[in-house]
Amino acid sequence: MLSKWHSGFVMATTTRSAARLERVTTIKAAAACQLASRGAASLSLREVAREIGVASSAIYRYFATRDELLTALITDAYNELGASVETAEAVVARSRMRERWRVACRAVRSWALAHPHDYALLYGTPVPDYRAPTNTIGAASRVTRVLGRIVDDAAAASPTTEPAREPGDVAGYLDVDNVAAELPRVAPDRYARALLAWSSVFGSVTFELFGHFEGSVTNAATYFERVIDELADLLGLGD
Amino acid sequence: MLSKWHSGFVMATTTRSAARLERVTTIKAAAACQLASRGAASLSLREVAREIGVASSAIYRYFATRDELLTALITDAYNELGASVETAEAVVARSRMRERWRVACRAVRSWALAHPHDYALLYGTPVPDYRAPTNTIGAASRVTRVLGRIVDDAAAASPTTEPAREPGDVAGYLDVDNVAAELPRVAPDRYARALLAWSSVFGSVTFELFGHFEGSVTNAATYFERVIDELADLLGLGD
DNA sequence: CTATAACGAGAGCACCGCTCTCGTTATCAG
DNA sequence: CTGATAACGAGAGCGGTGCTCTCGTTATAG
Repeated sequence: MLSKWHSGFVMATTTRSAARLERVTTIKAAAACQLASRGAASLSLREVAREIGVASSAIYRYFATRDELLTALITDAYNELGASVETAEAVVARSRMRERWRVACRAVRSWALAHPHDYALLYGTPVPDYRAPTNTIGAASRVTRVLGRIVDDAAAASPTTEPAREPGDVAGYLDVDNVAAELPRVAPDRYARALLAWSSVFGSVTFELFGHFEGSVTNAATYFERVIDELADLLGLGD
Repeated sequence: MLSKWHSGFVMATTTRSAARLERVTTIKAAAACQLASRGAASLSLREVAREIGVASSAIYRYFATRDELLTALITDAYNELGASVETAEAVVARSRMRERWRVACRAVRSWALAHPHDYALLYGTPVPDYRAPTNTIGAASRVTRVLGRIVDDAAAASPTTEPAREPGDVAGYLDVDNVAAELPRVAPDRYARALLAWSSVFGSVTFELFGHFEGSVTNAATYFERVIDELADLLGLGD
């Protein structure tokens, strides 16, 4: 019985803490099922409780509030998306920058199409007023890190000499330390382009998923290919 | 008393229909106030009724359901945003393409910052599962039309000869008839770029508003200037 | 072995969207 | 002018929600 409640994190040694962990995962699984089928707005603690056969008040032994459960689901979803993008990109030869970019972007879109409600939870309207309690940002940056690595590797492989138009004082509007940590070999005057490409990928996916391409884009998959190639050009990826 | 209930739309001739229109606007005003202050998720019909001093059931004489009220607010918000962008862009000399683009994009961002909950309602997670009942799309396209006009005017002013990279069969993934109606003087192989620029603007605003630039962008206004100039380059606007 | 704390169940509170009934009142046709 | 009709507002009510509190029970730890 080495369960150290006071020091670090919890070890599932005793029967009770083991049961607790199992309960938590059971609750999250039922909640994730509801989330996937009917969206975050209609996720009901009472129905989760009903589904797993406990009183609704019992849920509050594990999640203090509905939003706390939702936050846990958010973290899980970020990790799922991140893992999906990571594994997709990992199989491409490291030197083929444009293909790595394509594959990673496709993985984002594919995951979004496969889990639209989860994607909406991550990149749609924030749940209460504000979230991201430091717990989330680690998981959230996984997919960003993959895209960043590609851009950074590309910069190392073929350093472009001509500066980007109108660089301005990058430190005036970007967190250069933070960005430089992810893109150490990218010239600072290209940071903005990398951020633009990143947000444009998610902007396209969001527009597709939320119906804003209605009446203009008829084949979203092909259009997306066009978009990510355009962005690859902007980023100066090879091929 | 020319009130034609059966033919076209309603004229406020009788005292009753006039009162009805006033009631509708009163309800919408109270609902819009709640929406602006606490967001669409916590808009309550009962509180709207309480606020304007009627029974909650009376609201249902004017809006069959909560989502119907929300849809009305969506349409109003689209029109507000559209009008805001239109008036902002109208004051710029027609020949200054890049400045027109800048001003229009800034108007989008400014409106979003001033009405974050309304913006979230328009470009965040869709309310139920799907909306846009043909009523909305007209209002929604007002801002798109402004941006489209700029791109189209620019294409007419300085027709670029070199084709965009890898145009492919545009008709294979875009509604060319629809897009050509908005961009008649733009070469079809540049449609995708226009769409990309459009969605990137909203992608950037959405990321800023929803907190996804946390840790990378420190001055969103300056960064946005950088983004819209980058997109202006992509679109081949002058200056 | 005993005190403590985690636990589940259940009742309950205040709210929600929405429905239904019922008396009132404006409207319109004859 | 009169009477049928339909819009209207109020109120009660239904089933649902998130969340709180109490109260036995049971596993844990000293």
